[in-house]
Amino acid sequence: MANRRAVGNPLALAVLANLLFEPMHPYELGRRLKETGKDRNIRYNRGSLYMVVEQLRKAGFIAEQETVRDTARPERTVYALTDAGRDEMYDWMRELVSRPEHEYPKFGVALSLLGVLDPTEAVDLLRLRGIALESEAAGVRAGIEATKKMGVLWVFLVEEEYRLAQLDAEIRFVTSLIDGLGAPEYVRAWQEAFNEGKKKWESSSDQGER
Amino acid sequence: MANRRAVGNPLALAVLANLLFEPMHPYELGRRLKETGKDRNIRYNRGSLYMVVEQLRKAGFIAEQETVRDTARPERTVYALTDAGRDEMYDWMRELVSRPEHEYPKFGVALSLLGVLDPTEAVDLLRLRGIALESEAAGVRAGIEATKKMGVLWVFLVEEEYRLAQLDAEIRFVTSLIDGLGAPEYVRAWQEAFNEGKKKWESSSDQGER
DNA sequence: GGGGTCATGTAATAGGTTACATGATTCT
DNA sequence: AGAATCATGTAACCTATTACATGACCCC
Repeated sequence: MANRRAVGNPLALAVLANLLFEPMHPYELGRRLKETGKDRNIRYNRGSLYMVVEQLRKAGFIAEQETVRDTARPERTVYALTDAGRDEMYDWMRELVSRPEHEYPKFGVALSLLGVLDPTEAVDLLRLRGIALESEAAGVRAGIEATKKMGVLWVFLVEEEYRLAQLDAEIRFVTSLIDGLGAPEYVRAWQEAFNEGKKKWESSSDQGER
Repeated sequence: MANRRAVGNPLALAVLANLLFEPMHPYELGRRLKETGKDRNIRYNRGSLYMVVEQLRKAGFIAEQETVRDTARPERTVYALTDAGRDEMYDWMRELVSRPEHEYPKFGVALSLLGVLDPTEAVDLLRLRGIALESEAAGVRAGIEATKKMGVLWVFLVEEEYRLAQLDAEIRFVTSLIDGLGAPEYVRAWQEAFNEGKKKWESSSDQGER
């Protein structure tokens, strides 16, 4: 019941969306994804592309329309969206927009294991992250401005705005975490807990072989 | 050069961290992950667990310490962290904390293809998302409060605080996006663009064989 | 006209998830 | 005692990524 969708890779959704208005061959699809910068939000590589195209075909969401052989390039197969494909793509979009899905960001992993690091070191590391985040955010901001100047409708930038909102939130979070970890009562508590754990381990490993 | 780390699955990091103070068998590792709620931040399932344990062993980060056969349960192999394993785990943690990594959240995918949806429908869908986000946020908040009451150190909740910060940011973003999409000049612009695309497609598909 | 690099695709490999298997324990 | 559930692991299956292959074009 986890994944009742026949093809689950987001790349497939992009394929369906791009075939909405005109049939295309896979390479062209890939080219457009990169050109329009969608590969910043959708993990893209050619291998996966051919894979999802094949999966979509098997599922009946796209159909081989013709095979062009203009003796220059290798033979290219052009695919067109089927009715089922259009339905699937709308359904999928609706779900993605309306239902938040649980995700597993890497930083969440780090935070959930943060206890293993000495708090003073953690603070240093977090400062580094803060700097990196700032510079990323600046980059995104600049990109948005540049694109806007080219007269692109803001809806086509909405994903960058989202990214920026997330970055800003994370920057604030990191800043406040740095403060929290610096508090001397925490540092002391951590050191005690750590030594506690260590002692336990040492005494218990005495009686095991190794 | 993408993944010079021998074992890349975050679950492996959790395994290393849990073996820091005492050797354990895989099932016990899994039990603790679930018990301490780490499976909210680290994708967990037993199959993957046995997989990463094996990978870690091959990589020399953990070593088989003994095989217990207390005729009750199936034979269990107990693993211990090696020195290389401890080094790897600290190095990995440091990287995760200090270096933001590019991620591909599902909502970003949706946003980058948002243009295919009629803006009035998009607004409805976003309202639904907003509601869902609020209720999730409320849940996380409640969880944090409950755990705090049990006297748990706040560092062990820091990942939930992070999640909350993200949720709040997304809520604000969605709210403002709803406003933006409702603007009548955008709705008009979208309808024109859409009809444009449709016309082009129809006329071009006339001369292709179906 | 030979060395790069586009354009295009296939195949080999590795990674992860689901499904299956099996004995013990506990519940009614 | 039979049913449900816990404890534990293996194996089969999918998915995704990397590596390889090949012909045209382009540039001095």
